[in-house]
Amino acid sequence: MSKTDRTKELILERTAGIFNTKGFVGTSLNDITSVTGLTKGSIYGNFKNKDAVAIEAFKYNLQIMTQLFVSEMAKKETCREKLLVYPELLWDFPETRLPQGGCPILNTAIESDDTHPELKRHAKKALLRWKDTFVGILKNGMEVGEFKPELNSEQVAITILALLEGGIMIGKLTDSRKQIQFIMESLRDYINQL
Amino acid sequence: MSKTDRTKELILERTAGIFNTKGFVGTSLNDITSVTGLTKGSIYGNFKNKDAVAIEAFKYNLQIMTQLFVSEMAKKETCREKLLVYPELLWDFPETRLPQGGCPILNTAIESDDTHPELKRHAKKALLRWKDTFVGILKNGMEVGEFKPELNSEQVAITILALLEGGIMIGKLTDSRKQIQFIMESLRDYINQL
Amino acid sequence: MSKTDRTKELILERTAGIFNTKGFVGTSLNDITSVTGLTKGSIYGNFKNKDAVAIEAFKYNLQIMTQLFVSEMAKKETCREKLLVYPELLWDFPETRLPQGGCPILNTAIESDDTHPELKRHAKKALLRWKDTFVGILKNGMEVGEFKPELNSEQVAITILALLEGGIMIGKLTDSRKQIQFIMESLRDYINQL
Amino acid sequence: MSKTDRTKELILERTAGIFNTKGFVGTSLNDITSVTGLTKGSIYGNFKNKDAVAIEAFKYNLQIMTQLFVSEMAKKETCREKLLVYPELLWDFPETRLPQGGCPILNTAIESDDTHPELKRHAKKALLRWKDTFVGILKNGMEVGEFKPELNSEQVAITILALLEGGIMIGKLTDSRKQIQFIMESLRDYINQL
DNA sequence: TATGAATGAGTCTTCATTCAT
DNA sequence: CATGAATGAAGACTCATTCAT
Repeated sequence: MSKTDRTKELILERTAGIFNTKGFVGTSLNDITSVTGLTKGSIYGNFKNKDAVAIEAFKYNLQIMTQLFVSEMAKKETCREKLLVYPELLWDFPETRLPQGGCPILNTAIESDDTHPELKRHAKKALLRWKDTFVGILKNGMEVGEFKPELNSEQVAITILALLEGGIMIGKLTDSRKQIQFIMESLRDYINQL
Repeated sequence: MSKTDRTKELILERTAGIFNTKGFVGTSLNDITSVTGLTKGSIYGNFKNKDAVAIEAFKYNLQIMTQLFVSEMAKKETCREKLLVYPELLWDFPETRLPQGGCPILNTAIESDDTHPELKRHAKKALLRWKDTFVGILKNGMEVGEFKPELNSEQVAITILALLEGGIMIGKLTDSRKQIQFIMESLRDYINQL
Repeated sequence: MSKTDRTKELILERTAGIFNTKGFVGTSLNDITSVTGLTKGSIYGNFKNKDAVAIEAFKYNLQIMTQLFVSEMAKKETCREKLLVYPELLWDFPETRLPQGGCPILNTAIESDDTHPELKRHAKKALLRWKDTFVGILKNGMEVGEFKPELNSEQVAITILALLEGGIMIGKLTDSRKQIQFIMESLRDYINQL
Repeated sequence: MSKTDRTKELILERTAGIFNTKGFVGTSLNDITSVTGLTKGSIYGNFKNKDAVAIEAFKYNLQIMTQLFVSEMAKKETCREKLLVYPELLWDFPETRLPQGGCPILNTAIESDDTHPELKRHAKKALLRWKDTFVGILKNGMEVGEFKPELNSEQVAITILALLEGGIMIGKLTDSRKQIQFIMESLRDYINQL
């Protein structure tokens, strides 16, 4: 890993949580320098501008989240079990090892929606890719007879996502385990009757 | 209506959508003055500070949304029909007559979560009140035999909310009717089997 | 006393201490309205502008101080005793019944010196009048044989003033009784050897 | 001297007189930028905030004054002569090479007294240190038999200070050499009879 | 006379970005 | 590649003052 790469990595490592917590507008260059110990010039030496840092930070956060899910799913054998990983993991939210600040897709979606097209594009792409993961699992499960054959996999996938994201939002807002656990219970039931 | 009241109303009317779109940090006093035609001094003559405007703007947006739902529910007779109003209304999102920027609870929740405790408090209160509305309808429906008697009304209520909010987020992010309609279809099914 | 007069009186009564404490620049119209319970319009109905309030407030403070000294001196018979009233009264500074904020001449002198010619003029006039009071007492004392006949009354008067004002400044700055009492002791000795 | 140091020095050099003349509240950032030719951002790059500039400016002014006195005292041999330097130097006030605006301790004391505790602390410390200088000279003079052995050096020191500060205030307020010269004459006499 | 709403210039401070070194 | 000093626009907020009512 070159020096540049290491510096970039350091910056992302340290700032990803801030962006995911305070948002793009709420995170300042001073936040970035003070948490990295670098100077502004150095940040601009490694990234074109704040936008570029934010986008890479989003990807960084996304990867943390994705890795968590992928590695947990890998431990499961059946398709249904793979899906059940999600309500299982979020059961303990916010202790779940999500990136600091929660789901980066949700956060980025809400903030950048009407204000930052480029970030929005990345969030959208990530969401659709996540959806496709679910679609893949569902189709696979249908093929092997795990799930009902008449399922609309697109619909089921996006519904699961809505419950996950809605659940995370409600969990953070209410600071209550009970609420997100109710939702995760519903999600479990939903998955089990597929 | 006094002059103060009219000016306050004007300010909220004109800025509520901006706060709900750009967020608290993203909305500047210049945004507020330029959209109202007033001076900064005048804004501060009517509100203690930007926080106060934001909070009132949140309430303003909330009321628009609440009124929409309440008035539509009032047209329905049965409890199930009242619940079905929600997937119905959001079917046409973003054409639905929600406040500009989408659901203020969702937006405020995500932004103010880790940054603005007072706004968060308001969003949380609004969400829980909304949940209680659902709980009321559900309990009523159980009493009159419309819904299965063994329902956990708290769980069902919060699950409906998660689907709604998750759906709105996904709808906005993907700019796709198809996605939110899938979710609303799932919500309809969910309500119909209660 | 007319209504105008009563309102003016109220304004001065309530704001004199603020001007004498925070200074002219440091005292805002909001300070004035909030302490009087009146509106800005009302202040401007009774005074041409902030300058006019400040000048009248200065006079108000000056009168409080003058009255204190005059009434105490009136109780004394000899000229020396009249002069000794000053170190006596300031012995207990800041408990002395000076206006809130200390000596208005000193405060106004320092602040308005290079910035507010009109206020400066008033402070200067007040100081010179005070000096003349001392000169009068000294001359009188010399005539009746209380004081040494060769005294330069102008010099003695201004020296007493310097010790008084210097003492007040040091007393306030150090928050120490000891310091001002040392100075007042020196002043007493000075007066006693005249 | 680093660039930062030079810029800081420039800022202080140019603004010290303004702070000492217009006071802390009366000196604006625009004053500072226009007299230095720098931008606001640059000021804040070199100082944490306006308070920090004011405090450093106070120290700057203090040092000018201290240096003047110290260097003049160094030219004298006896303790009495050292003390006599003060009425001598102030004899020509305001031509005396005091900082622009007069004595920073006096000015800061009066303004910050009830409004700016940190500045007050600095002024108090400076005054007490000055007093200690006098105490040192006095004790030394008593030891070598220059002054009467029964002197209360603390009292004499603070009395000299009161005459100096009172004199400066009166000199500035009356714009009259005569007044301060009377006071300095009294101070000379006072020192000569010690 | 008094109100209260409005103004516009001002306050201090932070912003993202640049560039010579 | 990194620094550190600088910029200028923008940030939220307060100022003294005015004026229709």
